[in-house]
Amino acid sequence: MKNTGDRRRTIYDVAKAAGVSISTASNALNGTGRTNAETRERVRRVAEEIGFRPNALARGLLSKRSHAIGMLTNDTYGRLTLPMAAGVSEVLVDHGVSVFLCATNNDPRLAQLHLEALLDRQVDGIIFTATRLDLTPPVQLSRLPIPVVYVFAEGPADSVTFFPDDEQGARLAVDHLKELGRSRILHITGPRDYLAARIRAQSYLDACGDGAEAMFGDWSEEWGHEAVQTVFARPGAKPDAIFCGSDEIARGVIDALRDLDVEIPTDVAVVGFDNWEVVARQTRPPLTTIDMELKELGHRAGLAILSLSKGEPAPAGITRLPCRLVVRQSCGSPLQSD
Amino acid sequence: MKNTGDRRRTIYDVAKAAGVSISTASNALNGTGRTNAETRERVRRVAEEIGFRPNALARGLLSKRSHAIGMLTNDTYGRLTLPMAAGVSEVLVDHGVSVFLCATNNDPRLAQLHLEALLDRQVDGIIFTATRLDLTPPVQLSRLPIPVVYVFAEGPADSVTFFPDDEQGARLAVDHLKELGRSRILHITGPRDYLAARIRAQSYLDACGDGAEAMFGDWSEEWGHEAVQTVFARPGAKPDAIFCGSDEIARGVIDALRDLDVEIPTDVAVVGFDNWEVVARQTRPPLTTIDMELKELGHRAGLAILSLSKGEPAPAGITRLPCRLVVRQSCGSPLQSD
DNA sequence: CTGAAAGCGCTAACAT
DNA sequence: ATGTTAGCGCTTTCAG
Repeated sequence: MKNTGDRRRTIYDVAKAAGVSISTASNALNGTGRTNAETRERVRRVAEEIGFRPNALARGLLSKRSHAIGMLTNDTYGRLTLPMAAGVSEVLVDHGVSVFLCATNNDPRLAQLHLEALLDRQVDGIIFTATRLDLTPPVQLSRLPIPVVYVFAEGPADSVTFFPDDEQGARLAVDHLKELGRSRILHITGPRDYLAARIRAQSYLDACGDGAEAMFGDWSEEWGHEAVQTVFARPGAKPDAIFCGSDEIARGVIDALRDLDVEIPTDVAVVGFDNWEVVARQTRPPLTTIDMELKELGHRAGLAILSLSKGEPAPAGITRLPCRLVVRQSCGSPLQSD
Repeated sequence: MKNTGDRRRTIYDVAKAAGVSISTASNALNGTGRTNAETRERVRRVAEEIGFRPNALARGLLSKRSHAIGMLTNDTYGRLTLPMAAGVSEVLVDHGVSVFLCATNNDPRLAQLHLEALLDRQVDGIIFTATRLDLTPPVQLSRLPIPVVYVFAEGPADSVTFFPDDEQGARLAVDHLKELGRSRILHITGPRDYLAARIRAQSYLDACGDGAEAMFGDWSEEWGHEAVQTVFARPGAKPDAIFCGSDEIARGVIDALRDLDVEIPTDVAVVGFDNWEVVARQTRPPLTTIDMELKELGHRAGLAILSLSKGEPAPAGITRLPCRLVVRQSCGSPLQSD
């Protein structure tokens, strides 16, 4: 008695098969109104038997809530976005909310197109993601009739925004190095025009005080390599630890140190930032680094948009989620495995 | 005269503002039926002015086509999925089709949940993606009332399936090496239980004939490193080229070769597989490798599901999309930059 | 060429 | 406790 025909079963089919009216069927299925327990069971059983599934379009049309949200991202490569998106999807699926993925490639036309599509689909909210915190959304997101949550991106003042706590993350790294007895800590990081790079650097400078030095470059291995060569070629005291702004930079640093026959972690300890496993696990020795908890970021963003879409409150302003120290072997001492 | 209130404008508002009936408004907007050119223009202008946007839910309810598709993926990390998904989204957005992203984490319960949600939302089709070709979908995807396209995953016989042409890709690599005059080519690749690894290896063996040797291990740098050490420690002729099953392996290979003071590409040329830029660009020297054209794969999958959802045909069975050789510096000779 | 009316599948008053 | 009915916003016959 399964659904043999091609037509999808509607609540009308359920009602007919159960010998009740359409509204009783609806009530029984949704537990709304007053329904005889016995009737309810029967209806539900019948619905199951004939393979009834409610049409979300019809529901949404009536309730004015589509139980879907849009994720607008300009991250082409997806190294940050996908783990995040998985987190978002993960919390929302249990609430019956689905996620539209819209990759804008940072193209305003595409972004606009996607935004309109989302609005037309009556999404209950939008999560906007970028890869840098100081980039403006490629499209006007304020004054929308639906809530917007920003992740890794800055929205208008007081908008709900999540990002990793770069400051705390950097402090975590520096404190770890200090605890291991390192005192001449160097910081090699990405471009100065990245807000995240600036915040991490400032946090490092605050923690290390006099003699601390932050070297800005770009987010590449090559830069890490080059920076180390520069530092070890010049006269003066050499660092006994290097805190890197990214795992890729750290990898370059580690390679350069090995080229110079500097022992890791004996002579120099190294900490990265990102916990990008494919990099951090493969350095020799494996890299101690800072994890930004991308999935958790996604969870929080998902919950926030869920609240907002129900008219409930969400943490206004910028919420910075704590980072986590992942200890591997590039810092030595407290012998811990991954 | 823009939409000032909070209520969304409906076609009823358009009709009223333009002084026509609802159906005329609909016809004018969609170019259906016979409408006076002047009326049509007026209606369209008015619609624009008051910020009317059609409700996709209502449309879908009526037309029984939601103009949305679902992408079901079990790729957690997203290295393959996101570029693909971007490709899918890219072709479809221009056709007014949006994409639901569903990450299953390879969990059958989650997959089932997502699948039901997609069906409830009346998606016009589903693209299923895995990271290995020989893994079964975590959920029953055949006998669905909507079309399914498989990418990087094998569906039931005759289902529409896309994946990269591993055989051609491997041949591309080997041919390139041969053209450069290399004759003792070694193959270091991933686990034997990956279909892709087996196909690439077989293609290599077919092309290289006697004396060819394929070493299976895992998809890590470490394995590449280890394999090189093994080969160079044993007696006998050494390879003058190494074709690797992945860029990560290639990176390990390159590092190991450098440790052994073997010159690249002079003594040994190296080719990778994946063109995973973060790896391939950062090896020293940068890696010549095989690109699987993930975005194009996404394009094709998107177009296929689009056709199928309209009742039009799509290439049945397995379609293998050609890979592309990306020449960098790890093979030397025909001096080309990236 | 335009308008009135039916109805997509569902829920929520309101009757019964 | 259950059934009847009126829409949600839109497209689409079918009359005028």
